[in-house]
Amino acid sequence: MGIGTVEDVETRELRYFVAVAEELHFGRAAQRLGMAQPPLSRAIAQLERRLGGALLERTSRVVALTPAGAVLLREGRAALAAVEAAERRTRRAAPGRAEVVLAVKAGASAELLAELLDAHAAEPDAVPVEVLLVGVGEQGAVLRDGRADVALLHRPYDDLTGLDVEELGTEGQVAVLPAGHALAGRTDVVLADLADLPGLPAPRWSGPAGRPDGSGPEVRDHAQLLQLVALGRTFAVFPESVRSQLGEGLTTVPVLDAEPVTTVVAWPPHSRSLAVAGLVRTALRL
Amino acid sequence: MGIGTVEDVETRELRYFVAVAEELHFGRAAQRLGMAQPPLSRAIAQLERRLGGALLERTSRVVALTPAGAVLLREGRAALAAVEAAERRTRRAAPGRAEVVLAVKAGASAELLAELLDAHAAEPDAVPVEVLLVGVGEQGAVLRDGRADVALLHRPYDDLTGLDVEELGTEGQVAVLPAGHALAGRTDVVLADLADLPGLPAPRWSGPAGRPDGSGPEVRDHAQLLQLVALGRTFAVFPESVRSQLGEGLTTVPVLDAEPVTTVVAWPPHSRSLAVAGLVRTALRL
DNA sequence: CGGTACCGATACCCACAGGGCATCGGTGGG
DNA sequence: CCCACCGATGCCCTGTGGGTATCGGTACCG
Repeated sequence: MGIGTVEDVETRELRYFVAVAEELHFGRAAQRLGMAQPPLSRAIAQLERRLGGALLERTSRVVALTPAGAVLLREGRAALAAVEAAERRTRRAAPGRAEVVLAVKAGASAELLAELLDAHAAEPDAVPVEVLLVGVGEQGAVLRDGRADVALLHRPYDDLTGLDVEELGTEGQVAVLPAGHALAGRTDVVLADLADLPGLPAPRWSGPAGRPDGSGPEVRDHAQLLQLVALGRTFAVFPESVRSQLGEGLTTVPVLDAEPVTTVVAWPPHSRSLAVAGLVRTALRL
Repeated sequence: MGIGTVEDVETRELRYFVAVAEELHFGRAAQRLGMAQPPLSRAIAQLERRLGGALLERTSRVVALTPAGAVLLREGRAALAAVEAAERRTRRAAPGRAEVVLAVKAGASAELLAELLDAHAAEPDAVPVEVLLVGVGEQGAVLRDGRADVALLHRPYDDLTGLDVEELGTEGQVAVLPAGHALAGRTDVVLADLADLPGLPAPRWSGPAGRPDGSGPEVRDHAQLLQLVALGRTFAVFPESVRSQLGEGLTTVPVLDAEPVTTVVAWPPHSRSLAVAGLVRTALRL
């Protein structure tokens, strides 16, 4: 607005800075960026002039972030993510592609998901919905980086920061066990009963951390986990609704002291498109 | 990642596109951007090639957004805001400047604010906090564009989309009236009593809309509004805690059917700096 | 129905910003 | 003390972003 708007920060400069700030080494950063080191040094220097302060402390032996640099690393990453999300969402808006991508943890909320898709398809203004199955913990990422528009996720397990959310329902949790297991006959258990079961180690979630990790086999999503339970290699603690999708050979036992799980529908704060709003409204009516 | 990463979108291109999409006119957009029309046309064409689809429908008489263009307008604005926020926050991180800026509606939550600042100053790791007084409805904007790091705001009045939030407390609302007013002696009132009071029109909030607008004098913030009430020009409906900051000549009467107001502390989702976290923690202990 | 005013696209040209290569200067380790 | 490492500097070049002139299509008006 007006004369003298010094000149704005370009995403290229942000990418350069983030690379250097992550590597803390101009040479390696330049290599990662596919360019030579001198222009990178100059670009950073120019960015520092433009922002009116040092971002990096260089002794010719070591590179470190200044406080301002630490701020720009955090904020710059977020800004770059926003730009990339904009790009992806625009690409996805090409004619002929599904208007809405719904991200769901593979193997979770199967019943709810089916209901939701049916209800949505029955709507008069129904737009095609693409379902994207992701691993546990990737939900937020996929939503934030523009690969999906809406997601079903679960409190308190999934990270909801920066997302807009509506609650769909809360349920208790049950242990999923091989039918023949010693605990399978119990009317209920507590978490302590499940810790260190002989021959039945807790599963370990791959991908971004966040939930308590066991020592057993590594799994990416609920579908994999259920399969491993059926094979007698581990157990699982899932929301009650998992019962509807269990085959032969698996039993469930209520876990009295497990936190209740709330299923929520979430979307990135700007993506208030009509299509997303419609899907959310449908979900809330279930 | 790897070879063939076609080339990324620059913020300059986003600014160009947003200008054209808002003006729906290449000439005016170019003028607004301080450049000539031809390079602008080319830049948009290049952006369309890069994103693999038309963003604008041009007949030589009228320019309109395609669906993809509408998406990019929404998402691009958000991305640009993120970049500008990154820039502002980095500038603010220069040594010697306050580490945390707390945005508060002028005239609101005075007591809570004082308590919070006192409590925070008493902390061992206390960093200087700058208080930014803003008009009603500007809270979110100020947080999102990087001028502030934390804000006190009020549900359900303020828009919390895209912000991370912790609740601080809920209170009922009272009507603030000139002491001599007819209703001032009542033990309680309902909202209907306040509608269309002879000679006492409801105030009108300037700035971004959102709350019910009256026909009376226009005000920017709570402080202005209280002043006008004292002058007998309007009335106000405020959270109970306003009582502590009323001078002579003003009375309060509980409003039975007014929605309770929840005061929350909010911050942008990435700005998880230690300083912000500390302030939030202090607020939660009050 | 022809003229004209308007608007985005095209053609052409220039300047400079961004990138490469060679080298310097400071610093810590052997 | 020398060498290896690393970021900064100097210098050159190319690509692209921007400017001016003009085209081509369309709607409006006399």
